Amino acid sequence: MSETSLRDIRLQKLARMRELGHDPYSIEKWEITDTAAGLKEKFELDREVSFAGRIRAPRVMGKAGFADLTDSDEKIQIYIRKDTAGDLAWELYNLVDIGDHVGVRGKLFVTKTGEKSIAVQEFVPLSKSLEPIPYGHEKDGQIFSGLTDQEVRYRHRHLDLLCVPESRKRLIQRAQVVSAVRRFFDDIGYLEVETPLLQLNAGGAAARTFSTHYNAYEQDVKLRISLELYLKRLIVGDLPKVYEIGRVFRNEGVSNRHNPEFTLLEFYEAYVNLETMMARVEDCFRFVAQRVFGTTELAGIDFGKPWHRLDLLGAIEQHTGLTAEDLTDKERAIARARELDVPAKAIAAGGFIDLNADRNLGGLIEKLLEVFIEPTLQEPTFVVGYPIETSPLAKKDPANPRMTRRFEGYVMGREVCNAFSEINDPIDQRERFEQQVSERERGDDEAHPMDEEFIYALEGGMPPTGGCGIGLDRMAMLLTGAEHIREILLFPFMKPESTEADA
RNA sequence: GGGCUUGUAGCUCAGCGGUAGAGCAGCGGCCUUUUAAGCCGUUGGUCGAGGGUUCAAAUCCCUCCGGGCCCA
Repeated sequence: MSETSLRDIRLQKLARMRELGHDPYSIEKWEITDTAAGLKEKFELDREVSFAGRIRAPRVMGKAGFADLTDSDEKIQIYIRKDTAGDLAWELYNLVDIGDHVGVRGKLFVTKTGEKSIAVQEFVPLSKSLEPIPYGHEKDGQIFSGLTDQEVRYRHRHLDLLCVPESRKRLIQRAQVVSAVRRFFDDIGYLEVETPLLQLNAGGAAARTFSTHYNAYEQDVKLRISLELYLKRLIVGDLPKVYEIGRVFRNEGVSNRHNPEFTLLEFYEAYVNLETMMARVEDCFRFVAQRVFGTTELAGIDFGKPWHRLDLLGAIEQHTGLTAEDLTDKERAIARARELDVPAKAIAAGGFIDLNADRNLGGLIEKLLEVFIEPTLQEPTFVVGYPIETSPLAKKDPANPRMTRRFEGYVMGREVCNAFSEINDPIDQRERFEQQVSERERGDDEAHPMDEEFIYALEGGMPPTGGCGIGLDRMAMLLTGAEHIREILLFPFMKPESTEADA
């Protein structure tokens, strides 16, 4: 049967319902005395109930029939007889399809086979589903067939939510993760704030931007790539504990861990150092795991325990032999890396390093981190001490001015957070930005732009401050075991489907 | 961006040079305690799009458009 005629048949049924004086789309409300789960839990024979849900698995036999009705998380069986519900209700029952919403009133009873059910006295269609919902067949709690096409699942998420229980559960958990994070920071005295998405000078991260245009001011504007700079301006304004959970936009490719817009948490706290930031991260993961999943042990990781601490340069020396001394100068670092057979070691570690690649010393150090260290960080671990070139907003390490007071957290080999002691010296910050601007002039379109407004704010005096960012999508992926970022985004960005116009 | 793979009925899939198939859904019939209801009958497809090879293309080749996995 073609798509149109399936739809046409349903339209005909809708027309018939209207003839009978029951336009489902005209109904505004239906009393719900119980949820499906509640009906089964607190089952009382012969109790009068009123319930609404979607029709699934209608089974008609002669002048009686069964169907399952599902509410948001459970199903309950209904039983309708022509003689007790009446001719009108019986005809309406025969006009509903899988996926229609209906309201019922009736009495609870148990069938011969022991199924708790509603004996329907009143049956009212509340909405018609014109397009079939691709429910699978369910037996013993297992779904057969159903919706498996991932493209359809992502493009038409309502079908995924209706037809793929694991996906439904995961997406709900993702929402609960965000909610729990918010609760965590509220509970420890942070203020949740909102800062602009539309910015003249998108900064705070190394990323390409999206551009748009503000007509009223004839002004080109960018979508933000981080929350950082505005939040620190609030710290200067003596709001000493602030956080924001917000969407940021990075103009980069799509992968199983990248979507062009994603949800970022950033939190800033005055008068605290990296140790406090680490404790916040540990506490946050522990709180969220416990609150959403009821356990601190997820995916084989115990978030109840403190995370490991690892010095970046020390770890590089351990894996490659390159000392902190070797890594003070790019030429020297490359020469020593050749002597120590670092490219061969990289291949042995399952990675690849091209010593001739165009990058600065900081880039080389981060490459060494990526190849030799990240894959080994299965247990939650903070890697501490990042090179200055790649950390233009982090305080210099007094013990090694080539490095910064910055850490990243890793779990199961993947980065989950990025934190530093924020630069509060406006002179230092200006120099860092100037360095970034020269990188940008050399063609690095991810380098940080100058931001005079931000520096002006720092000149107002910012207290020593710890700051941290956590990608909440990746956090949700980690906690739910999702392998693809699209599994925890309700509406991931999808390429437009081709149309006839393209041909 | 590169490699591999995939797109066939509303859904899940088979067919891989010779008249487009199955299960479920749908439609019609029987059936007043079924539950993947059952039994009988039956409708439904520009085989992702375009081009090519061939007597003949869902099937082989090319291009394009989606999706997935791996790599960058």
